[in-house]
Amino acid sequence: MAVAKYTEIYTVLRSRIEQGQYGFRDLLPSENALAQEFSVSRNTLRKALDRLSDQGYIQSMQGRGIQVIYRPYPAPRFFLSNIESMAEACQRIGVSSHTVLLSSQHCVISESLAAESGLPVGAQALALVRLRLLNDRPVIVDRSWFLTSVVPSVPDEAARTSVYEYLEDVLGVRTCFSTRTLTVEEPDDLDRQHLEETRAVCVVTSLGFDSSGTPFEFTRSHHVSDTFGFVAVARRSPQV
Amino acid sequence: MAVAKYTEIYTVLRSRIEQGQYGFRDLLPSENALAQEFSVSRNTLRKALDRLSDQGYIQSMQGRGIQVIYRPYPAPRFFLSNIESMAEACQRIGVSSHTVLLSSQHCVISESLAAESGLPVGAQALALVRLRLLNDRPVIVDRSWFLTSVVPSVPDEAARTSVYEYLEDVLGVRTCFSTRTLTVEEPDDLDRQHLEETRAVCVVTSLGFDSSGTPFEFTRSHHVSDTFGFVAVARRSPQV
DNA sequence: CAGTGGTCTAGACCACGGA
DNA sequence: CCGTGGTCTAGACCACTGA
Repeated sequence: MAVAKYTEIYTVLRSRIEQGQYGFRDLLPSENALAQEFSVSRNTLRKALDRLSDQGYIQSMQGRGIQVIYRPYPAPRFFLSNIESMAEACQRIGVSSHTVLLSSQHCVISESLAAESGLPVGAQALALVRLRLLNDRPVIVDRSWFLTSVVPSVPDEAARTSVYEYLEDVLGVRTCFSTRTLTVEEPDDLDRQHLEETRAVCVVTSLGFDSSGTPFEFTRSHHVSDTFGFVAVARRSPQV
Repeated sequence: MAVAKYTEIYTVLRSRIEQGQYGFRDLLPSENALAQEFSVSRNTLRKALDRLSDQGYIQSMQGRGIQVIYRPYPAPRFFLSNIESMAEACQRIGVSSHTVLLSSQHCVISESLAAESGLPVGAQALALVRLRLLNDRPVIVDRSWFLTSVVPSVPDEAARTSVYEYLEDVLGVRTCFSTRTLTVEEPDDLDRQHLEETRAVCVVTSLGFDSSGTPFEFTRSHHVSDTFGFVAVARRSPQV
């Protein structure tokens, strides 16, 4: 199976919602009707709905139906619960992006970095520091560490364009899971130097796992605080 | 069915992980083994695993097994993708909490608030402003709006203890879904007055839907930037 | 090759909502 | 009451991993 049926259905329904065919607070057709439309079992259809619900597009209500709760976001937003490269995010948001490679060097994971990141202490790693310009304005400083056991090296050229593409297309490595934290911190020297930001930076950390479950990549992104935001969806867990 | 089987299983497995019975990077028993242990079908067992995966506890790897990726968080963390009351969060994190009711008044949803929140313009609402003290330190200013059509009023006493409890236990209303955004902003007058914070505040907005799908509650929480953080989990979406 | 997780089906029963 | 979504089963086939 090239693409799972439920992924296909998810994509179709999502675009219907984003394009307003099903508007905010409308009810979707019933599960049975949709299952029939897409010629799948209800279980499979429900899997597509689960994903839409996860991402904040719909809310289902027992006995009543499934409601669209998606509203277009007014400002540029990064998704906290989606893994996408900077290039992908910028394309989605509709801004231009440019990357400056500030440094690239081999190092060893220190005890404190290991504690913060979850990468194994003492492991060989490649440390990249990059400055991101969105719409020609410097807004993000990224510090990344890649285990050399998984990522032996990253050519400077790739670091400037898209490390992501290099990992996926050349090395065949893909971050398919990551745990993230978000805090607000005082800018450090590097931030002050490059971001023209003196008040506070928004710090997103991300520990990335590859498909074999190895935590191989840790990134600390320092965002200027005024331009971008993040979105997430929350659900009340069933009683536990 | 009082509690769904998969919820039960989720709870058991989660506590095993949190208590280290299955440690970071360990593999869980296979799905078949777990399904047998809990005497459920593999589908049901997988539903429990889905939830664990959603919340960043495990990562499953085709052909290999299911790996634990949970690490205890060093600092207090709010979950961005879980709905919990301040009281619940503080209990989980292990800090004391106290609420000061700064104001409580009826109002009408303005055009700008409607645009920001998603609540209907012109609707009658109750506006609460509360200051949260965690461990006796003022760290959060909450501005909340509740549609009076759903929440006619909130006694001051309930606003000081737990609006959440009042909504659920007295009115039978429950926020079961919310869409959230997170930004960093300059503190406003109220923040400066109560938070002793001059640099930046972390702003979390939340539009809450009740079980009938009505967006009935909007909250803007201004957090001081140095004490708390947020966690989320991300997965690479299947190709779409 | 055997065992793992990933997908999918057809059908069942339940709880809830609204007419 | 009927139609809705929520849960659950038993079984099937596939793709992938590692020995």
